[in-house]
Amino acid sequence: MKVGTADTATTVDAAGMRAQNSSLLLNMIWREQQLSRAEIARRTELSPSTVSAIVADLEHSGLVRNIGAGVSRGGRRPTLIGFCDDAFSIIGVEMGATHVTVVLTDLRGRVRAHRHSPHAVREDPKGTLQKVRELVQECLDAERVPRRSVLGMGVAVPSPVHPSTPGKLSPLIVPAWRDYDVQESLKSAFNMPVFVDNDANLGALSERYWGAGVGGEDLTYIKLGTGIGAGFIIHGDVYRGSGGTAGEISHIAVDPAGQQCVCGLRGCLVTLIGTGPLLERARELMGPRGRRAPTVRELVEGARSGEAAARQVIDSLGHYLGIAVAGLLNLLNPAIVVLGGEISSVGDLLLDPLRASVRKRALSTSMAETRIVTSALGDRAIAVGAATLVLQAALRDRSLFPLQHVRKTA
Amino acid sequence: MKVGTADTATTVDAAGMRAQNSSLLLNMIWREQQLSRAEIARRTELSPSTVSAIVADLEHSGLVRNIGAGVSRGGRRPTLIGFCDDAFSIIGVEMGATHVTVVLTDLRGRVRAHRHSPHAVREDPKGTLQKVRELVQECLDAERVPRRSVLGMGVAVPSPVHPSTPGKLSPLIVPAWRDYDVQESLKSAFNMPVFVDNDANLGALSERYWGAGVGGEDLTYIKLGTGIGAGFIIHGDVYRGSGGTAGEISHIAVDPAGQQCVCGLRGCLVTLIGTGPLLERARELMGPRGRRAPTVRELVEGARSGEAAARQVIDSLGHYLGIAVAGLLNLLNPAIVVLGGEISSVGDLLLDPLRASVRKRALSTSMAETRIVTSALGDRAIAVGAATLVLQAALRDRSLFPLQHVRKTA
DNA sequence: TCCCGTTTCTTCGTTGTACGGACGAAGCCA
DNA sequence: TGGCTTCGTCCGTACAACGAAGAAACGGGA
Repeated sequence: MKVGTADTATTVDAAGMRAQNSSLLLNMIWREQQLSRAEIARRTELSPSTVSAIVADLEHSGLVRNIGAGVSRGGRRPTLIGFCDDAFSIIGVEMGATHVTVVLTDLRGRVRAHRHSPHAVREDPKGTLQKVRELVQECLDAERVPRRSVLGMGVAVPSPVHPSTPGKLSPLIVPAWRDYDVQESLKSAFNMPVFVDNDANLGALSERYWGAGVGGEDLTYIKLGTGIGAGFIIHGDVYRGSGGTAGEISHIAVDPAGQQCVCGLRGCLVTLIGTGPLLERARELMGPRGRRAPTVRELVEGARSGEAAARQVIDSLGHYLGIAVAGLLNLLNPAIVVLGGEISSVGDLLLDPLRASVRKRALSTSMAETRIVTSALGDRAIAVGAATLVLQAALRDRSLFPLQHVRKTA
Repeated sequence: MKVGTADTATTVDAAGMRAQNSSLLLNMIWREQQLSRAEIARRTELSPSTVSAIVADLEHSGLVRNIGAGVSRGGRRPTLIGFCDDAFSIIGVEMGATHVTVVLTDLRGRVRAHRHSPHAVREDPKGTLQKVRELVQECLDAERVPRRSVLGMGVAVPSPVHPSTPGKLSPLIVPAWRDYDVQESLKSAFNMPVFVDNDANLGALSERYWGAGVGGEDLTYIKLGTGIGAGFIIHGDVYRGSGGTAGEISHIAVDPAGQQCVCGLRGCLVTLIGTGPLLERARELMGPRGRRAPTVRELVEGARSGEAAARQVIDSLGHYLGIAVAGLLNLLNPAIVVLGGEISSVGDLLLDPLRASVRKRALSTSMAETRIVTSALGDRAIAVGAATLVLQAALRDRSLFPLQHVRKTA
């Protein structure tokens, strides 16, 4: 949908010019929250008259509104224009390995309603889609949101997504979904635009809009969970690779002497730091206490309260992850690396050994400028990221906002 | 210089509209070599009258010209418009580790003049810059190219380049260059735009324009030489990372049991498949025949003629490189991987063991769609890529083409 | 309190660009 | 030769941004 990269650009006529300038203003107002017409004119170098005309347009469509006067700079006080965060709602869906989460957000990523339900997503496509439909409907009903004020739906799936078939999941990773199309199914059920993407990609998007990467252009997100996935933001946009499998790092070999993996290699990242092996190792180390493996939450709490076994598991996680992250830094040189997934909530206990492991392996040049942090967005980050995918698309192309009937202003 | 990605876009007025459409047409004519006005109108959905006006404009500035009539489609025959490949020249410079290469190209990447000279680039900045100036002047003189018909100069350097200081080389990698600025120096010497980038990045650009990646959007180039560098084309553009060090893969560890490297790690790629260690291993294996290590050329010829020792060295190169490439495929999922550097000229002898090594390690999904090939562009690929950097910039922003005085057409 | 300069925002006429229809030129085909 | 198609140009129109001028709103100094 980009315009302007000369190789792939679209032509521009008068209407296109207006669309482009209008989108630009909308984005600026969204970013800055409040802005006067005069200020916009100064920043964009558009003439004041043009700014007024476009703002009137945006106001008319309900996306921005007058929010009172600002402080004078020596003359008449400016009238501030604000973005209407609640002009539309967005639905975000996370289909995890074993659960479904649905959120209803406004245009600023704030969650207005949410539903969560455990479900065997990988094995049961039909039931999953049914569950999604239910939870979405519940969210809509709870906030009494009319269908026409919903921008669209974003869906995070635990599988790579091929750009040319966005609704299909990878038959190699989730074979049961072979005959289902997530996009078609939900689109026909709710009659609104549906966007589908990989969960790690949407975690990355979430961080870029609402987390540690706000305003940045390049960011890498790593999702720690049953599998290990990375998502890349490059030039402000999710990078998916030519076949949509960029960031599939579960099966990067970090220990040639390691255990055999189902994929055929030895010492894959997932066999060492996937949730399963991690909890199993914790069980072994905790020894006599019990034969039940702890949950991730218990592991985190154990580490926080100083349990040696838990600490040791986290340390080894940091160590192995560091090997992969070091390779990633040398290869991609992102400005920031964000760790997500429940276990990342241990914070520094993970970051310290991770950074040490990375420091031993990465070139000092790329290291020096890269920040490595844990996510602070919580367990709804991916679902919110899914909603953000819709927001991003709409902010780029204003025509994705449905036309609302004109509101009368008092 | 992008326009349109809503986050960073520039505003558009009437003049900008014309500039954008004009650039679009120029790109199309460049790509297709010859095209009629009617055909352009059909493809761009611009009105015939607009197309005529813009083409007249381009013709007036000497970038395109009438090249006779095409075949009729049942009515009046179209008049074909062609791109003037020789309207301007571009200078491309490669500063290698131990040599300097300069080429003078037209607007289609064809080399009109070239000069090559061995030089200790890393140790002698002053002499290198002097040498570059000499060779450039020789190229200009040889073809009697007036200064005003040169678009600009592109320079490939054997070091990462930080986006904010494009003229400075990395003090960690080439300390002697600490006080020199390649861009400033050459810009003031020749009074034309100078663009500087890393050599592997420009190899990638070269492949995307003239080699295996023509027309593609995503491509990875790997330069085998004294060091190992990768260049990425993402969305048609060189990706440099946030600090300009993306693709610095020399020190990725592929053999934890390997030899100690100067960087502090064990089993870095460069200690295993850098030109130095490779030739050293060849010397050892060739045994009694001589105590002199062979040159790369000799190694290549040896492998071609079936010498066991040479084959063995190439096999191990493929093996280790495969480990790195596998990681890269899982991480970035490019459409195509191109190998460059002199040793890549062995072709299949390298590709076979490489592909085998990759196949053992990469996910079949990302593997299936990725082509791995060797470069066919020869030893001037990097210098030509440097010139291409200028071409790319000018095709995106027509205002970079100097105004020529109007030519009278007969 | 009044006056003046400043800033904000709108109004209105101008300018530049793309569009669309009409038209002549140039070809094909029967 | 005549009918039909395609190509390219010419002219008037529509639309968006611009710039100058003016009205409104405000601050500050006398």
